Amino acid sequence: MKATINDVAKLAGVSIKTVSRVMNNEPSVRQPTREKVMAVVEELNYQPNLAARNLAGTKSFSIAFIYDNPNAYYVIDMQNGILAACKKQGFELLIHPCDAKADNLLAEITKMVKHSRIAGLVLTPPFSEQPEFVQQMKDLDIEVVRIVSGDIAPDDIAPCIMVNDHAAAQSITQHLVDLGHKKIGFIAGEAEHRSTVERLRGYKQALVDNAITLDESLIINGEYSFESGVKGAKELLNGEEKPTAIFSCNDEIAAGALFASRLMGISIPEQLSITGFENSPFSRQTWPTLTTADQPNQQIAEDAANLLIACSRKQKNNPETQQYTPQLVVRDSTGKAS
Amino acid sequence: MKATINDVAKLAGVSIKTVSRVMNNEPSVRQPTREKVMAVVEELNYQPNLAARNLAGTKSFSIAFIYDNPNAYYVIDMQNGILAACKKQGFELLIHPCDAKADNLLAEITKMVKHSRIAGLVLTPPFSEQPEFVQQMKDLDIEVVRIVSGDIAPDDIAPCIMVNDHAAAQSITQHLVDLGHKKIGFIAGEAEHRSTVERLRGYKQALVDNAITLDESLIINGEYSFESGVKGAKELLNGEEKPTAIFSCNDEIAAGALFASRLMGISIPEQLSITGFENSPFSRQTWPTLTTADQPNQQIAEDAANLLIACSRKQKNNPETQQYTPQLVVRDSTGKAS
DNA sequence: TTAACAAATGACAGCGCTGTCAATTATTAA
DNA sequence: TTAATAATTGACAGCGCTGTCATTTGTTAA
Repeated sequence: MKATINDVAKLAGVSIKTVSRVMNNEPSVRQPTREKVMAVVEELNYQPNLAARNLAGTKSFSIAFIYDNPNAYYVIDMQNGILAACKKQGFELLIHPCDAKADNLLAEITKMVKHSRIAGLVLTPPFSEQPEFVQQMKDLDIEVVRIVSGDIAPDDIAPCIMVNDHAAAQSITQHLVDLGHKKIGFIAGEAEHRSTVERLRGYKQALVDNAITLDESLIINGEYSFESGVKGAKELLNGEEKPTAIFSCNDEIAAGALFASRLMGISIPEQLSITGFENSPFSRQTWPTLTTADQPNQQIAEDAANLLIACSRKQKNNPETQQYTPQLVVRDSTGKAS
Repeated sequence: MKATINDVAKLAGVSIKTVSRVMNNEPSVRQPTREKVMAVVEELNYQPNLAARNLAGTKSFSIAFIYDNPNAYYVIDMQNGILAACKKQGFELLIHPCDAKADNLLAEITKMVKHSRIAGLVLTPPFSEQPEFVQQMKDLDIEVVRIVSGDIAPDDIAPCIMVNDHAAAQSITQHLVDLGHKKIGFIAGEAEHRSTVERLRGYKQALVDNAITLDESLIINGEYSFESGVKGAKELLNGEEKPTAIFSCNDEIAAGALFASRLMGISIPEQLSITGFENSPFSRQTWPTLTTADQPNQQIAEDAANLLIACSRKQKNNPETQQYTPQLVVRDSTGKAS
């Protein structure tokens, strides 16, 4: 049932050390030898014992995912993506929910790292957007891969997977403009989130592209929540310059805006168009369903984890940063300007 | 920084084996010796190395959590609870998302178990409600703790943490009756979920208790989703016997019902009361906020994990099954009958 | 062809802990 | 008090793998 390195070595007629070398992709193994070993590995369906590896070696075969995010859908998607990568690469995943604002955060992470010999960390916002934190992790000799919003890496401390919120926001806005909308409200997420900044930037860019004058009164400061969407939409719809469309910084805000509109007897999309962002299950649970931008979180997470594992193996020293641009998904919440 | 069992042994003036015994709570250690060792353990902040334990021993120090549930909030709560227990007990948690209907499910789990030496499994619905699956796990010699809906254990194959949906549903319904409601609609979740059955049973019980005749036309078959809530509420509100209150089987259904009502120009709670179930963040994101039953998922999960760990250590052979009764949380979606 | 070097492989110890079993100490009964 | 028994404790091997370093094999240049 459970083949050990010894079984493989015997069957392949080499020493266990050579098998070990093959399993770790070390360079100094002749090609025929490598193939011979791999054949036996496959035949026996051999998988190195993680506990033994961790105990004997200096390298680590675990990565961790720390999170502090109220958006459960986001967390689950990320986690499933990372898990998929780990499974394929024979890594273990440590899950660590924590409070990003706790002042013993660093001590806590440090302890975890020392205790479990973590090779690396997949960082999502807000952790990924704190340069000091990232630097501290590097100082602890932990590989880090960040998932951040933007189209250029903020620095080269650690590799980034970038989500081009700017371009996505631009194409959502363009979609609204194409439908004839000129007065487009914007309900922002938390201002300290880079995603908020980037999405706003994309929105503004689209207006400029179409020679539409920016009306600052149509931009509402908010946060990434349903309630904020309700509030923001009410504010916009009761304002002087009533918009014919609302760009919401995420699906929850959009759901809130949708709700507020219904409440005010405004029919969607006939009288008002509303867009979301993220394409969470949320966006399919509203009625009408939300036009949004599809952010493939699971895929992004899997990529990040793969990159992290590659870095920890020193297979990539200058990893090319990757970039995702969420794609427009047109559903029922947007229509021609009235 | 990292104390080993050797350091502890030397400082305590005993053999490493004795330290090992203390760390594993083995019985044959004299009390003074145990105390002496524990003192050093605390002083050095010693924590046994998991990899070494797994490698050397026959026992396992890992449990797993498998899930297949679209409700991300639920999954995250469960996971955080289990994680908390693991942390305290020095266990590792393996996370395994999977498809409950996949026909290679058993093979997949079996492989995981063989590969990672799992001591036990925390099972949530739908897994926890499939007796054959539970039995198969026991046959593989894996401890199992189930989280199930009900007030009596379905069998004694494996211990259960019970969630008394029946009593909670009864008290929600009683709350509505107390407000003067007599025509109370019921929007059910999937019929194959035990929670649905139990909640319906509690609803019916409350009606009987208050001598209110059950009107079958007020009971709508649905599923645990927002859309189902919208649909169910419309059906009820367009029906012959228009209810003055709606009991929804969970918060998402309730949110849907709320939405439908607004859509139909029915104001909540003035003209119609609506209740949810679970007290998920969802129930605070609606407007008005939902009266619901607080199901402390995180706590339940932590208990389940603790029980599992105790069982795997054979500290409990006949563990007393535990029970939770979700408590009524009154918010703004319920009011006096009109 | 051979010395001089580089590349490939293997022998062996040991990571930190637990299982086995033997040695020691405490306890009881006679 | 002493033998017999039970309760504690310790010595030691070894879990499955990797790091170190010695050995073997292949390659190059003279």
